[in-house]
Amino acid sequence: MTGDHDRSLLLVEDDAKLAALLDRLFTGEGYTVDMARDGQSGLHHALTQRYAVMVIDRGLPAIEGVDLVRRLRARGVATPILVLTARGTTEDRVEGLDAGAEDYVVKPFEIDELLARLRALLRRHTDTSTRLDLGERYLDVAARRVLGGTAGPIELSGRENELLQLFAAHPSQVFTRDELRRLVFQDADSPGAVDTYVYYLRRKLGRDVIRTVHGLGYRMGSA
Amino acid sequence: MTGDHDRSLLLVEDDAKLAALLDRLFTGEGYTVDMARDGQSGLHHALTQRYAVMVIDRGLPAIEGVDLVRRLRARGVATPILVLTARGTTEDRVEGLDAGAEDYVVKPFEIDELLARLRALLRRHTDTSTRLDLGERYLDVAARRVLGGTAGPIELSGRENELLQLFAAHPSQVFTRDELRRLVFQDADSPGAVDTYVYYLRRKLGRDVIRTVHGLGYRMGSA
DNA sequence: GGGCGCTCTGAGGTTCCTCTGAGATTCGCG
DNA sequence: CGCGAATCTCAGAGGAACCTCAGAGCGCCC
Repeated sequence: MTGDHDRSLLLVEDDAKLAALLDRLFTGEGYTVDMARDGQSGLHHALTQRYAVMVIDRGLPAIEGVDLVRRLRARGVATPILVLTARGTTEDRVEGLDAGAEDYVVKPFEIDELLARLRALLRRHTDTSTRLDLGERYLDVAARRVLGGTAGPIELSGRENELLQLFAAHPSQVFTRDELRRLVFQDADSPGAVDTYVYYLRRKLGRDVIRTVHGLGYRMGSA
Repeated sequence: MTGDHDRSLLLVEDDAKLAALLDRLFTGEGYTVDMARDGQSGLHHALTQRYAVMVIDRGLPAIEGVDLVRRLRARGVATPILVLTARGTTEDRVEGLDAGAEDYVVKPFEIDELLARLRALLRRHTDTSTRLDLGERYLDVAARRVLGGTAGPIELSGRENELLQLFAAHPSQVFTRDELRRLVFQDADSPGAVDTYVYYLRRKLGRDVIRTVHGLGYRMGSA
């Protein structure tokens, strides 16, 4: 049972030597380290465990690092992410940050700087879990269903799950349709889909799960 | 009349040429830029205005950049800060981040990267940086609602939100109907709209939120 | 191959917001 | 007190934004 600690850290790194070095380094700083050797495995860990912070290498087999970041953000995972990259060109940096990474460090890096950046990331972050609060009920992200109310469990489809996850992870934030389309619906032009899925969620969970902010977008019903 | 915008930015930079360049750059990206030429002035701006983000140079007269960051954090200013530094050594970077800066960029920097880092900073902080004081309660501008009183949250429409935002950002100022019409209502000739929306706000928030200054206009209820 | 569930489209009905305008009320001043 | 001007109150028109839902397209599993 790892990954539910205040200083839990997910390291996604394919290079065995570097992975071992970083593991020792982070452990020595008091982090509880989980390790994944490729993007697929990293994705699985990140979606099923709770971490305080993630450190992800750009050059990964299976799923590329930046792509992994993008996928995690699309599923509402708000955990701060630091990307390790060998490439130091500006386009690479821009791409990583715009994908949703909080920070990046160029290899070869200095140990002190890496640790300082980790501290900076951790200093201001609230974590997410696989169970997200919905007020009366909660969303079990991994099982894709809503539990805990007076009625029985409510099964969600993949899209419904992703959308609700995003809202539940940021309860006070208003999302525009554009943002939701980018984050949840990969297809850039699916104008009505957002509305439809809000409708689906409301039909299943009650009209108040998601509130409309007229002219702006939607936000979570509770809080 | 600056500093109350969603994309308002405070730039603290002593080098005149660099300051002018950055000003143009940020303005071109849609930021509303306030400028300060030294740390003392920067501190004053940062404490009296509200900004979405601050960009601070390390090498400043009067108060050094990192010191400025530390002082702001000590006073509870949570605005995200990006530090520009000529020194690229690890110790410098560590010091800046540990002082409470969210990020730093080493000069000479690439424009695209600087802008990408700004976007990344703003994205992270959009959910906490938009609150205006109303006395007992406060206005969450982004979510368009009033929170914090004894009663539950009060939802506002777009116009109501803009109008109240203007008043709350300038609590002691008296606005004429003409000014309000120009600032809040696009249509140049909508004479009664101002009165109507003042009425709406009063109905939702109590008669005292906005005071009438007979023959002149309106001003905020508190202070 | 056929059935089933999921995703997204598009059209029609509904709600909400904005602003107008007219009557009621209050204010300032002689 | 009395009068004109300023302000308040509120019903409602018009239009934009939104909701609802049937159904087509797609992929998956048996």
